[in-house]
Amino acid sequence: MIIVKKDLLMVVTRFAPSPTGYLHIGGLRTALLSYLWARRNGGKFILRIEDTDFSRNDEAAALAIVEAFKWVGLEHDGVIEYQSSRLAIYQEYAQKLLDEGKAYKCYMPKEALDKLREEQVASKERAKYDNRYRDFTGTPPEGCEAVIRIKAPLEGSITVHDGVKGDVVFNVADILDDFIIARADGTPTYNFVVAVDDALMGVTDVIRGDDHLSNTPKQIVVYNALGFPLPKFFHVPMIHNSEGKKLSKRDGATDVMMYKTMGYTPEALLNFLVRLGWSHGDQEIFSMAEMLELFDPRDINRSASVYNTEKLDWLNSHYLKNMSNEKLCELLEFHGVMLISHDKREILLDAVKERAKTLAEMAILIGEILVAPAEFDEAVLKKGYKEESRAILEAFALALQNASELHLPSDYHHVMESVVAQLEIGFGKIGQPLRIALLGKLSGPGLDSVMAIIGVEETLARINTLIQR
RNA sequence: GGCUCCAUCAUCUAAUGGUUAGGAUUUCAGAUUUUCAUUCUGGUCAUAGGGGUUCAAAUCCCCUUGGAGUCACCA
Repeated sequence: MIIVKKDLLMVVTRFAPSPTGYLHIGGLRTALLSYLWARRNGGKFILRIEDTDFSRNDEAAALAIVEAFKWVGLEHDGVIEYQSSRLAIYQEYAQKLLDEGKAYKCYMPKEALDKLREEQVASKERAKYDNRYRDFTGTPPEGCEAVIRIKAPLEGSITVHDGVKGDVVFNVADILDDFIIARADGTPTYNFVVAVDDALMGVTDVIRGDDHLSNTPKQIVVYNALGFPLPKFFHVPMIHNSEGKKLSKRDGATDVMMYKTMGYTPEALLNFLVRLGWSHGDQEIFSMAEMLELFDPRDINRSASVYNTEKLDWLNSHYLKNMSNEKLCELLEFHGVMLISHDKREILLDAVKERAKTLAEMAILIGEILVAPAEFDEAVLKKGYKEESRAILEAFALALQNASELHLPSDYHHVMESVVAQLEIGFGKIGQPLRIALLGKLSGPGLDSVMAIIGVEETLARINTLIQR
């Protein structure tokens, strides 16, 4: 007898978004978790676009999802599956259920259904279909397009064995009715196609948001009717906004690609997302390799977490700090900064990489160094450009002119030291006015670095501009 | 409203039924820095409430409260 350890079987996961415009940050999280689990097990990760509702179909949306996947580095296996191109398959299975008497045509007009629902709500009953065509054998009424309803169990309970939540029991009488699997126009509905596709595509582990937990019993009804084996379910808790509600478009940046324009790195974003609802001891920093080694959906928390970008910022600056200048240079191009041919690139990036939370911030900092200040703020001058400052700057300028071989920050630092010593003043006396001259503000990178980056001539020019103001 | 889920610092989270309830972010001090940032050191801050079970409960059970999700010919 051969004993196969379950974990060694092929794992197939999927991400199945409906194409509604862009990849949502919450979607990226479930996609990431599905991806990790598939890859960790050497399995497959499928991307399936749930576009059965033609009225809400959006061609560009699928492309947007692919673009976002590409940016963060998630790769799906095989072709992208579009449900809109699989209608014949759904029809076939609906027909199968019809033939086997597990589903039936219902000729109740939509208006009548709506009216029934209204009455039920008015009398505080649960709104549900009344099964009036469940055993209908007569002649169908004229001029009336039928929907197909599945015969759901009338009593008992359905238990979802969930890898995150545990066993969740639903009482059939509370939640089910003979729900529609194909609309009057013949197109199939969500709970039907999800079950059919997951089964047909061999999905073994369904990892998705827990807003789908209450759909699961319906999908189990479909699995059972079709005789498909059930996958494992992992319903991961929602991400909430600071008000504690489900994250929505109104909560600022929910489009994944927005994070690119804001200057976050994929590494930071994925690291941030994987730590929402999951952890591994005290570890905070996870490389993709570590995530792949450690992630297990069985370790996912049961409770929702609040989306808070403070930690994302911290993670992002961490990754920025530890990034090679070459890589930084490459990423900065997206933010309009071209440094490839800049001879002081290393000094510049070293000076700036520890001071920015995002690439966008870094781009601004670089601009402030490379471009002379256009004007000087009066408040800044008042604070840092005192009466004696002009003389000090003149002395420093002179020292610079007399110095030779100025290349490295340390070279400039020596000049500053000598001037400070000569005039018998503190570093601050020269630092503040010089910083204003070079950057137009009172804070910023080390002055020696700034000067080394822009060179002697530009330094002198900027000092002169301030003095001659 | 029905059904379902959830409940540890402000936030993300640790804690075989036995820990001074740990770490990280934020924040606050101090040190470093010509400035700002970084970095380093230190501090403040939590088991929702009430009952049980147990020698022992953040942990198991029940109730309360609070929050969330979902209830379509949307997905």
